[in-house]
Amino acid sequence: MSNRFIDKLKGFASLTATESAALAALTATPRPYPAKHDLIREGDRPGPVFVVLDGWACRYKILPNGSRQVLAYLMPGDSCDLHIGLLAEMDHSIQTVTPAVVATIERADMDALMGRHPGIGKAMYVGQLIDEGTMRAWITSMGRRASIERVAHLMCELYLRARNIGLTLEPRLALPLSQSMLADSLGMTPVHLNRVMKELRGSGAMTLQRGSLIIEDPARLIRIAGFDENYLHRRLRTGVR
Amino acid sequence: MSNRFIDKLKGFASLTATESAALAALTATPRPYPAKHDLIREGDRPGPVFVVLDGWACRYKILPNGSRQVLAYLMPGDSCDLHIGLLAEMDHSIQTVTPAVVATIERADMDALMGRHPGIGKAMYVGQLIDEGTMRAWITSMGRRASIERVAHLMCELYLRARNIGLTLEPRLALPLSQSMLADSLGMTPVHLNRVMKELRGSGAMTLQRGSLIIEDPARLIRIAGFDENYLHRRLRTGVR
DNA sequence: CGCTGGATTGACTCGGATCAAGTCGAGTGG
DNA sequence: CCACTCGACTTGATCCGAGTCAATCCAGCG
Repeated sequence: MSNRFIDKLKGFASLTATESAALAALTATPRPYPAKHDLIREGDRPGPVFVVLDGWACRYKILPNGSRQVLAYLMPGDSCDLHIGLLAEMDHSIQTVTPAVVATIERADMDALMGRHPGIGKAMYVGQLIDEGTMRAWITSMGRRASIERVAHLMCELYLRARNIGLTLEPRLALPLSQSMLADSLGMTPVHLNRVMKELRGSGAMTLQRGSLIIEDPARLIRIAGFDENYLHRRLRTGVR
Repeated sequence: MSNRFIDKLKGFASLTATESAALAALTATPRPYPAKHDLIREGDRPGPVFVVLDGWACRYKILPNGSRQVLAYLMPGDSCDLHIGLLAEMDHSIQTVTPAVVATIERADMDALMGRHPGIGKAMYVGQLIDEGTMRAWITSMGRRASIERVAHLMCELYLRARNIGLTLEPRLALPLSQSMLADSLGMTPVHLNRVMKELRGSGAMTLQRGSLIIEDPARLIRIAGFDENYLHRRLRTGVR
C-alpha cells in the first residue's frame, strides 16, 4: 500500500518511521472524485489541506471574460498550500483533471503534526518552495518564451516531475491533458497549440497523441525549451538541519 | 523609528510587544545598498532571509537568450521566502531597484523566533500566501490578458500594495520603475509598453511620467484591468487561532 | 450507426515585435 | 552658461506570430 504523498516527502527530508506512520494515519481515509470535479472554488473559504494521492488535478482561474488560465498541475503526491487555512477566501480554484483520490487533513491536525515532527514540516516547506519555483518558471515562460519554446518547456517539466515521483521510467508518459487544457496553461489558443504540437512532432523532438507523451529526442526538446531543471530543486541542501 | 517589516506583519496578525521587540532586534542593523545591486543571484547558495526595510527590489530571471523576466516586486516591508535556506541553490535572482535598506536574518534566528512566537510565524505565512497569490495573478495576466489590460492590472496591484503599507494616501504613487523594467515584468517590449501607456493616458484612466503614477479614474482603470483585489487578501480570516 | 467531444487544417486578420529615427531631461565639463 | 553626452522615452513603418472563424476529421460510445 504505497502512499505517494509520503513517498514524495521522503525525497525532500528523511522521515522517521513514526513520522511516516503519522502521515499515513492522517491520509488513511481518502475520497475518490470524478474527473473535472472542483475540490474548492475561487471565493470559497478554505478548509482542510488537500493531498492528491492518485490522479491529476490543477489550479486555475476564470477571468471576467470567461477565459481560463491553468496555474499549476498537481500530480500524485502533491498537495495544496499547507497554510491555506489562514486566508479568508481562495484566490483560485482547484479541480481534478482525471478521476482522483484525494485526502484531506484538517488544519489542527496538520499543525499538531508539524509541531511534533519537524522533519515533516521541512519536507512540506521544500515541496512548497518547488511549487513557487515552478510558478516563477511559468511566469518566465509566458513572458519571454515563444510558443514552441513554451510548449517544449511545459513538456519537459511535466515529464521530469512525473519521473521524479516514479510515475514513469521510460521516455514516455501518460498525459491526461487535452489540447485545450494545455492551451489554457500556456496562454495560447487550442488551434495554435495544435500547430505547435505538429511542429514539435515534425522536428522529431516529441509526440503527444492519444494521451501519451513520447520524448523522442530529449536533448533536442531541452534545447528547444531552453530548459534548466534547477527550479525543480532535485538536489537539496545537504548538511543543514 | 518605524520598521516597515513589523508594520506590515502587524497587518496580518496581532503581535505582542515582545514579538515586535524580537523582530526589531533582528532587523536592527540593516545595510544600505545602491540601486541595481544583486542581493543574490540565480545559482547562488541561499543564505539568510532578506527583508527590505526601505526602497524597492525585484525578483528576476535571465533567459539563455539574454532576455529578462521580472517575477515580482518587493516593496518596503517585503521579504524573500523564509524557508529559502532549505534549498541548495536559488532559482532566480533578487536585485534592488532603487537604493535600498535591507536587513538579513539568519536562518537559525528565524527558526528560533518562529518557534518561540507563533504570531510571527502566522504573519509571515500570510505574507507568503499573498506573494503566491500575486504570482498566480501574474501568470493569469500574462496568459489571458491583452497588453493594455496587463499594464492596467499591474498598476492596480502596485498602487494598492503601496497604499496597503501606507506608502501613499492620495491617488498617486512614486513608481521608481523604468518602462523597460515594466516591459520585462509584463512580457512585452519597451516600445509597445510605451504605446500602451499612451493609450491609458489618452483614455483618462492613468498617467505615468517622471516616476510618478497618477490614477486619474480608478473605476475606469479597474474596469480595463478586470482587476479583483481578492488575491491580495486584505480581509483575512477572523476567529482562527 | 449516428453522436459527440477532441484534434486537425485552411484562410484571413490583427496585436505586438522589430527596426530605425528622433526627442527630451539631467548631468558634466569647458 | 552652453555644448556634449547618455539614458530613457516617443514615434513611425513594416513584418510576422498567433488569434479568429469555419470546416472537416476521427475515435470512442450509447
